[in-house]
Amino acid sequence: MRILVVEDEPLLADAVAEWLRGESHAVDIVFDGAAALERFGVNDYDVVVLDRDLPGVHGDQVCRAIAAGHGETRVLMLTAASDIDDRVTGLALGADDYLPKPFAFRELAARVAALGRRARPAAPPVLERAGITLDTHRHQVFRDGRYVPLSRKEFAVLTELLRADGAPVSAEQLLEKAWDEHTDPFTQAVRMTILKLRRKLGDPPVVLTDPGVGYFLK
Amino acid sequence: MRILVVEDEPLLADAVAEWLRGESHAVDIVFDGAAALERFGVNDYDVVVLDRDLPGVHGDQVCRAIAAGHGETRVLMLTAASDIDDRVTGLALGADDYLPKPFAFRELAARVAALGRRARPAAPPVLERAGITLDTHRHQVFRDGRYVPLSRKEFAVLTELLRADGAPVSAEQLLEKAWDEHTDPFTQAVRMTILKLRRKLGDPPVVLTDPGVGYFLK
DNA sequence: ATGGGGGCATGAGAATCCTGGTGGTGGAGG
DNA sequence: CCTCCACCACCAGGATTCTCATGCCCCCAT
Repeated sequence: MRILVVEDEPLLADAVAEWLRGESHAVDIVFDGAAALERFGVNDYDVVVLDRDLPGVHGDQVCRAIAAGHGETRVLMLTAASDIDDRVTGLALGADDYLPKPFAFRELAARVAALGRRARPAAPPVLERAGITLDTHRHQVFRDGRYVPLSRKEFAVLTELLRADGAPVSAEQLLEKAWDEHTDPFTQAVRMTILKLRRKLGDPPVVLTDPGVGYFLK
Repeated sequence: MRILVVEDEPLLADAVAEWLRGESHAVDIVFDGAAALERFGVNDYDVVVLDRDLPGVHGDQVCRAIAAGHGETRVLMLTAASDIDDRVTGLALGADDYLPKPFAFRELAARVAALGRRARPAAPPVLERAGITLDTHRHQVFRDGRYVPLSRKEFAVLTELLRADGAPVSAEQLLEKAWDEHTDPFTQAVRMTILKLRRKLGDPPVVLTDPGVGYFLK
């Protein structure tokens, strides 16, 4: 899941991002509202963790902008404990949830996960194509009935390819889905992962290359 | 199983929580309705033990909120004996069970267990998989017919693994279900408990790990 | 046909992450 | 006082992930 953290306190922002990454989400950080708005022109986020008290553009404004322009994106608003009665205000602005500081990271992660579930309701648990069966629930992959052990990234990439349903997926898209923004755009990580996937999935090849475009299945 | 106790009398709340912890449940306590409502944004509880007579937000309101927003969560309502005719009212509000004070802790525990089973449809009182037999009633575990004494946490973790039915369960998920909210998110408690479980359950290993994903059975 | 050049595959490490395990501490309870 | 449980600090081995370097293949302009 792709998440944007908007928080002006760098230490807190980092801690939150780290925790969410531990939940295998792709997390970007910005430190003020203007930068946040800029991000929305660039990327699609599933969830935004938004500090209400931001320098410059206020969190409320950011929230309104998201609610207006990005129907898919869910907002979790963070606020100082003193604002606790602003709960109604926050929700009225279009926030989907509201979390008073101080909070436990576990709480935050749990709420983010809940929002993500809301944003993306019905993803089929079992994907299938070209002799590949992928069970998202059990984290298992079979090739022609034979179990194929995959690492985390391999699994994530294969899932994206399956979701694309045969359409080519560019390395950039894969980077966006399964890695976070801080990864070097010229990284070879995708290639490596594809390579290993091909090896593990065996013959005949199912992961094909559309040169200059991307990777696709069967 | 994760349980929230909502009870304004601290001594009673503590006693109930302790009793339930003895049954290997993870228990959080709050003393009023507002705090209870806040908790629901944070964790999903399997069961809520809810005093009807609360200061501030009344137990009925809490109950209604739970029924509206948390379909998975079951409510056991506690009430003064004089209210005994309110049984119908209570159930109409969305409570799943109703227990008049004073009550025996054993009875409360039994009803909570029953509700927990109901929350998981088709979860029988005896779970079984890969040579492991776990009796949720008697708190007993057998490996290939041989009795295995487990501590509370070990029992709780094994129960969650069995309920996952072979799907991997992450350490974070286990923390959510088997530990209460005062737990350090970076704790190694889960790993340690898994380690001990494996030792006690003996060979061949049944608790396996899916690296980077979680633990699973068989 | 031929000599680049871009895009891609591949191999060999290096850095990092994950995990199982040891030893030890503190607290609850007998 | 002793035992058991829950937990933390820490370590080492192994897997994973990623970079660097190299080589292949196809296309195309010469």
